[in-house]
Amino acid sequence: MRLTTKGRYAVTAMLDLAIHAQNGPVSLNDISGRQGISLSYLEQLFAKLRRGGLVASVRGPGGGYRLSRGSDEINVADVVDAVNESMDATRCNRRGDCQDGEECLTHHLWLDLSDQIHAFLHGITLAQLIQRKEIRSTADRQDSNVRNRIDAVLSTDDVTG
Amino acid sequence: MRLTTKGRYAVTAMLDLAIHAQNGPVSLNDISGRQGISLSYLEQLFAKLRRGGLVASVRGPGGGYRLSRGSDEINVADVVDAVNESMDATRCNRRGDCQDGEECLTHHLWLDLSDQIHAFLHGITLAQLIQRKEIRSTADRQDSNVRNRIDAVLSTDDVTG
DNA sequence: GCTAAAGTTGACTGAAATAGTCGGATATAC
DNA sequence: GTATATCCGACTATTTCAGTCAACTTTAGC
Repeated sequence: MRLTTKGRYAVTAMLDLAIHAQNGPVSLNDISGRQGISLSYLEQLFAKLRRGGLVASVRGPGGGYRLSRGSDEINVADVVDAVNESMDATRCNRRGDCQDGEECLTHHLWLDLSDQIHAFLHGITLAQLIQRKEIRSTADRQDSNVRNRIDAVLSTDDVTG
Repeated sequence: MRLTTKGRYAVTAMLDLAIHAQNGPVSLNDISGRQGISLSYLEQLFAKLRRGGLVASVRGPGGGYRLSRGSDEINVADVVDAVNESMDATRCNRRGDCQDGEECLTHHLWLDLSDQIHAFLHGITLAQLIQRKEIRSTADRQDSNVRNRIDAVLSTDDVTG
């Protein structure tokens, strides 16, 4: 079992997408700026999210990604699964052949833990997360940070080239 | 967050210890034979379990390890912690400085997940695991496997050297 | 039709952790 | 004193993570 930056970034990015969905597709560049995730790494993650059927892409200028279903139909377990982070706690992927083809002594313990975690993550949708006030305020903070950075750049008499 | 062979082996070995505790100290060699874990690796794990105060050692012939408390006073979270596998799901170790010193968008989600996992593992003691019939039967199978291997060796007119 | 913005893909890499191995030192029951 | 055990530190192959880089395709807007 493994939950690393990969799975956390994927959920964070999907949540950002869900929050900013109202004005058309969201570019990875925007997500990168708001969430502090490198663009190249986001590309990798969204390739998997797209293959997993969670997002749809719009190419070309003004393009980006959209959720392929409503935010109330996508749960956290879906997202973590899509980027190949197995939340399964068993060694044998639930098969029960953990020790010489038979169950190891702790097989059932990890099975129960896996069910516990899965039930938890499966029960939380992106829509529910958006409703939480800590998350709303974090998102507001991130949006205004980005606006400030843009203002700062614009006020420095930016010269291209 | 990470649950790998290290943490699983530690719990398995501790459970083996608890099951075979009635006849004095249990040697790592015995655990290795029953659970299919390499002796050298077990030595590493038990060094940590001893530093964590979960087991006490008896050196010399006939020695081995004992639980340092009753099996009803050791829970699974204790064991996993002792071998340094953090079951914390946040990136920031609960500090809330996951993104530029502030909370990332998903901080509270991972906090909740961590609490969930910890409560689960903390609520299960070794004594409770021993009571489970799947675990008892697995242990019985392992014991008789070892007896069979010993019988096989003895019947081959073993010559030392 | 050109250009720039965006996604798409694959190869590559440094750092860290895992899952061990190996060799020897120390303690102790017999 | 010897065999059995724990102790301890150094070493290593493999894998994964986290991220970079370069090249390519699609398409909106001028």
